[in-house]
This record gives sequence, structure tokens and C-alpha cells, in this order.
Amino acid sequence: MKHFGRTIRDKREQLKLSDRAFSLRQVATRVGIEPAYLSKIERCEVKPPSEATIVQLAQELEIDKDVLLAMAGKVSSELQEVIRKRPQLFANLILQLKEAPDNAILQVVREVRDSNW
Amino acid sequence: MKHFGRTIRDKREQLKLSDRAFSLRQVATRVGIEPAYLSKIERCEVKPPSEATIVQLAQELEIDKDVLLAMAGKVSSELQEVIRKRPQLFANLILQLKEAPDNAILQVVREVRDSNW
DNA sequence: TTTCATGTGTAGTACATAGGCAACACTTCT
DNA sequence: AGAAGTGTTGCCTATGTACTACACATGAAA
Repeated sequence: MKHFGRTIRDKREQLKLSDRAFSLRQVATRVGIEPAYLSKIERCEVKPPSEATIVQLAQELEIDKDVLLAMAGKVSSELQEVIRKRPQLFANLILQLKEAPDNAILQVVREVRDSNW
Repeated sequence: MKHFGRTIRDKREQLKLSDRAFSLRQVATRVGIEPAYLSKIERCEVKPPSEATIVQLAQELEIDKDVLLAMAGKVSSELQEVIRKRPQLFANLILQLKEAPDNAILQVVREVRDSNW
């Protein structure tokens, strides 16, 4: 939401230092959008693109997909689908963890990973 | 997604049995939409309405908000915001719990509720 | 020096979203 | 019988989403 465009630009230019294939035009082409559009995205002249395009960008620029989506004010449809299948269960869980510190959540993740139901 | 409209209609007609104030027109008015629109919603002639309208309907018809949103293929912006603030943490957690049985998740919720971080 | 690639400005577009408005027929009070 | 309330039909629309297409100026490469 805040600096989606800058994040993209910074990462791309960083990658460009060691590989000329990371020009705006080439990245745009590989991602499947018009260079002019990517230019506007990077300069925040337009709102962040669609989920599909963001995922392509994340992959191309080696950025965490969910983090990039979050910067665009979105949540991946993959996660949404999990929630939608059991709404009250996940709604409770998430709201319960809303104020929890990071390490408490990490703890939960670990417990869950090691549990055998 | 499947029977959003039917759920609304069924619940409304059930409530209407003991209270005439639950006519389609009156409910629509209280919710803040046109009766004609609610009629179409209930008969699935149109796609489910916006999140704001769904929340109003849930409240008016005493249905769980998140469950109703899920039927409409949505996840509340409230939950999304929680996830967006710590994307990788919650993405991991949710995907970890994707296949977990209900009672395992309930267990986690209880543990979290009783824990003091 | 022509060629080529780079980033950018302007304009326009196809489609989806989220409804509103007017009018109709039918039932129910009074 | 008239008035009021009920659900429904058809048509219309404003706003947003997610881009594309074209043209241009600048810098590097041959």
C-alpha cells in the first residue's frame, strides 16, 4: 500500500546491476505486461496491478509473494480460499492472534508443524 | 458462493413467520438497499452484494458475518487487514492449518486464548 | 552515424462492480 | 371497493479495475 512501486523498482534495479536482463522493458515482457504500464506501477502513477501480475512480479524479482501482495493491500486468493472453507474457525483464530507478538505466532506454527493429528 | 441467495431468503422467511417486519421490502429498507435489488439477490439473479451490504444483512438476519461473507466468496477486510500486517507469519500459519481437522484448530484457538504472552 | 534499447507521457478501452428507478401484478387490510 | 403492502421485471448507470496502444526523447552500441 505504501511503497509498492518503490519496492519493485529498487529490487529490479538491484538485480539489474548484475544482469542487464532486468531492464524495465524486459521484465515487463517476461511478466506479460506493457513496459509503459510497469513504468507507471514503479512510479506509483497507478494503483498496484492484479493479483496475477503481482505474483508474476514477485517470482521474477525474487520477492515473497504474500509480502508483495500485502504491500498492494491484498491477500492471496489461495489464503482466502482456506479461510472461506471454514470461516468461523479461521475468523476466530486470526482475530485471536491479532494482537499476539510475532514469536507467539511462530510458536503456534511450530507446534502445529510438529503435531500429528 | 453456492446458495447465498437461498440462505438469505430462507432465514428471512423464517424470521418473518414470527415478525411481519421481515418482509423483503422492510428488510431491504433497513439494510439500505432497494427492495428490487434484494429480491434479485435472494433469487440469485445477481451476484452477492458488497461486503458492507452483506454485513448489514448478516446483522439484520442474525447470521454469522464471516460465514455469510464466505458464502459470497469473500473474506472480511477486517481479517485481511490482520493478515496484511504480518503476511509471512499468517501465510505460514494458515497454510499450515489448511489440512488440519476442525478440532485441531479449535485446540489451537483454545491454547492461544489461555496463553499469556 | 545510424541503429537500437531504454524509460516515460498521453490517451483510450473492455469489462466488472454495485447498485438505482419506474412500473407491474397480486394479496391483504379496512 | 379502495388503500396499502408485497415480491418481481426490465432497463439503465456511475464508478472502478486493469490494463493496451502509440508516440516520444534520451542514451548506449555498432
